[in-house]
Amino acid sequence: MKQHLIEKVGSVLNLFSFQRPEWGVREAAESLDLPKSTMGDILLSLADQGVLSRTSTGRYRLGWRLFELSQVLLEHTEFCIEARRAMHELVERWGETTHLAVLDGTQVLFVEKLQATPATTIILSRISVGSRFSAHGLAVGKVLLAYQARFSLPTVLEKLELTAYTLNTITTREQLIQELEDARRQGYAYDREEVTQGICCVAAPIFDIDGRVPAAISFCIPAYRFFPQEDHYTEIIVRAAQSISEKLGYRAKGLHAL
Amino acid sequence: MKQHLIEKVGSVLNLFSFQRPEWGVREAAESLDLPKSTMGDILLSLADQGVLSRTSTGRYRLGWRLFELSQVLLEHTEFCIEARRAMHELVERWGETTHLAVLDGTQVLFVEKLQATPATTIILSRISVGSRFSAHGLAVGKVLLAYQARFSLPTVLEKLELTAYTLNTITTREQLIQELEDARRQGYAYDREEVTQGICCVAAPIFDIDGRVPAAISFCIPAYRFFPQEDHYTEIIVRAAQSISEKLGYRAKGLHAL
DNA sequence: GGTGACTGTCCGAGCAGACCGGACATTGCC
DNA sequence: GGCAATGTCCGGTCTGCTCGGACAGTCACC
Repeated sequence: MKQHLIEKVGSVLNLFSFQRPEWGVREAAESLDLPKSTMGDILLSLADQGVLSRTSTGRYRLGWRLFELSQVLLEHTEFCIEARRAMHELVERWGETTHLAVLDGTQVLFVEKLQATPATTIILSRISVGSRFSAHGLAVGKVLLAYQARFSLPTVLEKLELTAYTLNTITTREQLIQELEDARRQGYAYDREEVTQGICCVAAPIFDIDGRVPAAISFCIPAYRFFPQEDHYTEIIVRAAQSISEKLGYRAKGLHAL
Repeated sequence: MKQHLIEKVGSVLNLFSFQRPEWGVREAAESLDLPKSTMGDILLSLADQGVLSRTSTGRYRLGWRLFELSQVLLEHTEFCIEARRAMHELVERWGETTHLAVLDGTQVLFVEKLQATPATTIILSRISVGSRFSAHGLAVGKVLLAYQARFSLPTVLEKLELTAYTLNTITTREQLIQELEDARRQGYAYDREEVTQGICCVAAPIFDIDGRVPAAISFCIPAYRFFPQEDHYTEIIVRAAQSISEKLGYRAKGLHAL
């Protein structure tokens, strides 16, 4: 059975974005094409639960309850803690930006981002913690897809929309499947200016104790620096991911040789 | 009008805690005294919205959607960014643990915690980011309460349960009101071993551009180090809070002298 | 300071859809 | 292979959500 109200709550939460963090009853109602009074009820109930908070003018913002819950989530996501540590080392040692990402549905969600110099900040700012991206263009996306359970992959692939961001973006399913197979065989994946001109990434999978791949880490590097040293960066990120996996209790039965 | 279903959703979310991050349908149903099928519907709908995620065994955990939303929340909470910067400086310079906290209802929620040496970690671990505490014992709690809008304070005070954590905990309303008045007059508040034996805190309010107090920062210091240098620590934290407030655009019309 | 436009809140009748007991499918364990 | 336990599906009942409309509070502009 489908709980329509919860579905509505989902759409309401969708409204609150980086671009638009605050909504009034009428705006929200019009935006979702619901009666004002219905929207008022929903917003008020969500505020009662702490999921939203009310400004002094009676408008609504996201509430601290969400922060609280997200902390519970992170606390129990062991790979976060280990990965953060390893990422710190990577950034300190190599001076390049690293990302930690998970797959949620068909989308990649960035969980952590550590960057070295403020110089590259501008270029990369579109990809930021808490943002979602379609998985097909990103290095982390490919890795995460590649290691999904075989049976669930087809349905995910079907739902993916292969939007083109640059001339290099993968746009056909055949090409994507080919890349995923490569990624799985090799144990890493690339993004060669497929999302942003001039930016490349290498990503490697993080294995948990059950051999699943809940997350992936990546280096994100300007193309001119990346292409001459592809293999070098690949090796670093793969080794880092392996070391995280081992800390999580993964015993390297199938670790891929470089 | 009261949306009972949303209220239920709230209780369901309540279930997922640091201690118990994963729930099956039956357990959750029994725990909230609802029919199994009802609980199944709710959990499934929440998972559809990404608020929960399903494990491979059909049990439920919190979902990444919550993380995503919390990032939107943090991104638009200007004081977080400024406060974090200032807190870094404080920890580096003085080597003491600092907290950033907000008031949500009658409770204090810790938003950020920076600590210097791993040595003190153990003692303070109970107070951790994303946790809630009743406001009456904590230094940050007193500050936040003290600067609440005058009209909303009485209702908050009424709902507060003055549980005693140590022998020093404030347990009477008169005493609390007195301390809040002091805090408002002075511009800071103390916790003298009122939550944990051997731990003291000083907190100061962060003002936003409208002169409201959305958050407070504090030093959290072992008693033996705190008592000899109370005034010193007070001055540091008040100054830090002032500097954050100014960065947020607060013009110091009513800044309290030290 | 009065006036008008706008926004959030309250109300109540009506009916969509949530609720829940019970049957069914699955999984894991003796 | 059988038993126990758990998640899922189904459909009739009746709860409680929905939504138009009225009300109150706020702001802006004469």
